[in-house]
Formats: sequence, C-alpha cells, structure tokens
Amino acid sequence: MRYCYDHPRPAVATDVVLFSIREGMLMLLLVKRAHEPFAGAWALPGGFVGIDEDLETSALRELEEETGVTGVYLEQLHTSGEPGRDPRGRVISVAYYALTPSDGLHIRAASDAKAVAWSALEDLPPMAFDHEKIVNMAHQRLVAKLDYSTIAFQFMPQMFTLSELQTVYQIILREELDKRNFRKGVLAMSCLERTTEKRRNGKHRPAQLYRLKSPGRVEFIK
Amino acid sequence: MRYCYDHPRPAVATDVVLFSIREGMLMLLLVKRAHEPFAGAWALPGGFVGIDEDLETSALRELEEETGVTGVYLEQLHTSGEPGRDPRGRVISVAYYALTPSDGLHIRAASDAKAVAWSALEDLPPMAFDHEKIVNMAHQRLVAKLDYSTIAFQFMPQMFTLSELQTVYQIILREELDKRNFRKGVLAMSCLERTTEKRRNGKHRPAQLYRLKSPGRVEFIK
DNA sequence: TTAAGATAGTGTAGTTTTTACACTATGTCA
DNA sequence: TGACATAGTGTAAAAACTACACTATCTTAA
Repeated sequence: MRYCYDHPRPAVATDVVLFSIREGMLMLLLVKRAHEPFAGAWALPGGFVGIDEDLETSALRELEEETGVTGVYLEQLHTSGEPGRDPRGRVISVAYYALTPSDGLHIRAASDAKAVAWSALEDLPPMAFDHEKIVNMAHQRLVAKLDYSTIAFQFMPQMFTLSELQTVYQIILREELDKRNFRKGVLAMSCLERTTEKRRNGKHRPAQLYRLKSPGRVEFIK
Repeated sequence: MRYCYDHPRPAVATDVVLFSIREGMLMLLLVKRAHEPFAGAWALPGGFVGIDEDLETSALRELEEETGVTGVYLEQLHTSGEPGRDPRGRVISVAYYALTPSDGLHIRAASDAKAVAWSALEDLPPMAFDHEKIVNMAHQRLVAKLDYSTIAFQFMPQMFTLSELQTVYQIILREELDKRNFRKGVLAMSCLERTTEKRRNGKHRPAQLYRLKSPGRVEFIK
C-alpha cells in the first residue's frame, strides 16, 4: 500500500532526551542504531509519528519501544526541520526532553537488539543526525528551568531526603550549594511535605524523608 | 503529479503569532481565511512548509506572502500535532512568535484578497483551528521572557526614548512601573547606548534617544 | 519676554532578599 | 561508651529592590 498526496510531504519523527542522575552524574539514555543511516552510531531514542498519533504519545511510545522506559516526566523542547539533517530525505523531528528518577528504572534493549545505554552528558559519544545539538538544547533548558521551576524534583524518587535533593542540584549546576540556604529555599517553596519516615543511609544519624505534594507537577517559583 | 510514500505522512505547516504595540495596546496580526475550512474566520498567518524549505524560512515566507510583513524578530514557540486539530486531515503545525516595532510597518492583504488586520490581544475574534491556544501560549512566553531577557526591545524602533520603552513594558505587563527604578534597571543592563540625538515629542522638554548596542539580539538578564 | 504647561531626568532611605558562615544533634559502629 | 559521620539549625552582613518628590528643559501662548 502506498500513500499519495498532491504535494510532497516531509516525514515527521519524535526524539527524546531522557535525563537521569546516576553514579553522581547527569546522564542521558542513548540507543545504538542498528540500521543505516548512521548504523552503529549512538542516537536519541525516537522514530516516526503514527498518522493518528499525538506527538507526545509518539515520543513516549518510541521511548518505551526502544528502551523499555515508561513513566517519565516529558516536555516538548524544539522542532528541528533543517533540510538535509537526515540523509534519507526530509525529516522533521519534534524533540522532547524527559526526566526520570535515578532508581527503580529497568532499561532493556528493544527486540531488534539495539543496544541501550546511559551516557554521561560530560562524555557523550559522537551522535547520529543533529542529535548532539538537540542534547545541548535540552541541557540548556534543564539548567534554565532549575532556576525558576521545581523541575529537578522530577529526578527524585517518591521519598527522598533534603541532602539527596541538594546533591541532585549540585550535580546539574556543577557547583556546591550551602546546606542551610538550600534547605531554607526548598522548604519555602512549600511544595514538599515531611513524611513520618526516616532513611538510614550509612553509619550516622538517619535523615527525614520528604515527598512532593503534587508528584508529576512542575511549578514555577519566584 | 502525485507524491507517494510507503507510510502515510502528516502535512506540516508553520504559523506565526506576530506581536506589536499599536494604539497603546498589545496587538497581533491576523488574516481572514478565504477558503474552507474556517472560511471567513480569522487565523494566524501561516501555511504549509515547502519540501526543501527550512521551518523558520517557511514561517517568514508565509508571513510575508500573507501580510507583506518582513524583518521581524522570530522565535520558535511550540509544535501542535493533535490529530483532529485540522478538519482536512493530519496537520502538524510548528508555531513561531514574532515581534516587530510599532511604526514603519506596511501591512497589505495578499494577492488573493484575504483581509489582514491588527487585533488587540484583549479583544480577539473567534479564531480558526487551535489558534487561540497558540496565541495564549505565545503571550505567556512573551510575558515570561520580559522578566529574564531583553526581548521587549524588539518592539522598539532603531532609536527610542526611555519613556517610550517604559510604556511598552507597562502595556505588556499591564501595570505601572516606577520611572526611576525602570531607568536604573534598563541602564544597568548596559545593552543600550545614548545617541547624540533627542526627540521632540510634544510641547515639553525633548528626550534623549537611545539605541540598542546589538539590534536583533535578545540577551538574557539576571 | 515671560509665565504656564508638560514631560525629562535624577538620588536616597527603608525594606526585603540573598549570602556567608559554624556548631549541636542523633544515629551507627567498633 | 566513645569515635565517627551526616542531619539539622540561626544570625548578621551585604546586596537588591522598593517607594517616593523635586528640579530641568523645552514648547506654547499671552
């Protein structure tokens, strides 16, 4: 079956930059391409949009199909449409970025045996298409949003300590923060609530666990 | 001639929300649709992307073709792809927003005699497709960017007085600003330079004219 | 020529926000 | 039971922001 139109049409794809904090680093999830073009190169998970499929749905579906990852926080990033960005022809890609907590995630390679791996943002392999550009945009956006939203909380599991949260901020911002000021700041946002539980996390005093009042919701601050 | 593919493809369009300050109001440029769907309704200027055409180029081209407007400041806003947003079939629209100075702009209706008009944001007519949603997003973005960038300067002509600039901010923010604090603020950004000229603007003392150090460049502040 | 009218242009003091900084508390572990 | 390691807490100085009112300079009309 072929699909015919009066005017030529570009193909439309979605790609996802999935961030997570792992091993004390800001990492993102890449898949190794099995086919040309760029066979063997690393790329963002993504693929073509179904004809009756919402863009966001497409991004989540491709992410799950290629990496097994579900339940992430997703935001639209940017649409790249430069002619020539894909050697197969005109492909317009709607890029999303996503955040997921560090733990409790099981990635798996897709059925067609493409490799899936986390890669430190600091140390990315050469990437297919213009995906490096997209990654840079996503990183910029993430850092910018840290400043005026609660987006970083999307990296946290259901319950977490304030020290853990501070560590996440420090990793993304690449700078040390003052403990007292940090705590004052996040508690003032009043989107966290103390749980009754504590976490024992080494040979020292256990820390109070907190949780988000509205998990999945990113709020603007200031 | 027909164009055929192995998989069905959505059509891809660009739309532009062009803002300007006119008659003391924040206005945007609309075109009246000549054809179905939504014939006779107001819509954002826009249209389908050429197969070898960059998205930004497409947005600027459609803007010029439909309204005669050129030389605007343009930024990508959001891509809408909800199936069903266009009754003709699957259309994915990459929306841009644009800013242009208040004066020295000559709009004209396109050759096919569609009407073109400025409409106050406060008082928009019913709009075709999901264009109202797009306009709201653009407005939100504009207000947000006012806070952390010099985007409002893109509403100004080459030379302008500080009072004129303050008026623009006041119109967009819908609140009065303190004259001395405003001046302190914008001069501290140090992206303005005094010209040697003054503007006589009524029966009172003429005001110093300023110009942007890098016109067309929007900088982040704070 | 001169006075009235109108906007341009300027500084400071009070308040709020941000920053820098060090010790006590409470658990674990040997 | 004492050493260890992180949790948890307050305050003072600096910086940023806010509120606020008068003089300067040009136009216009008497």
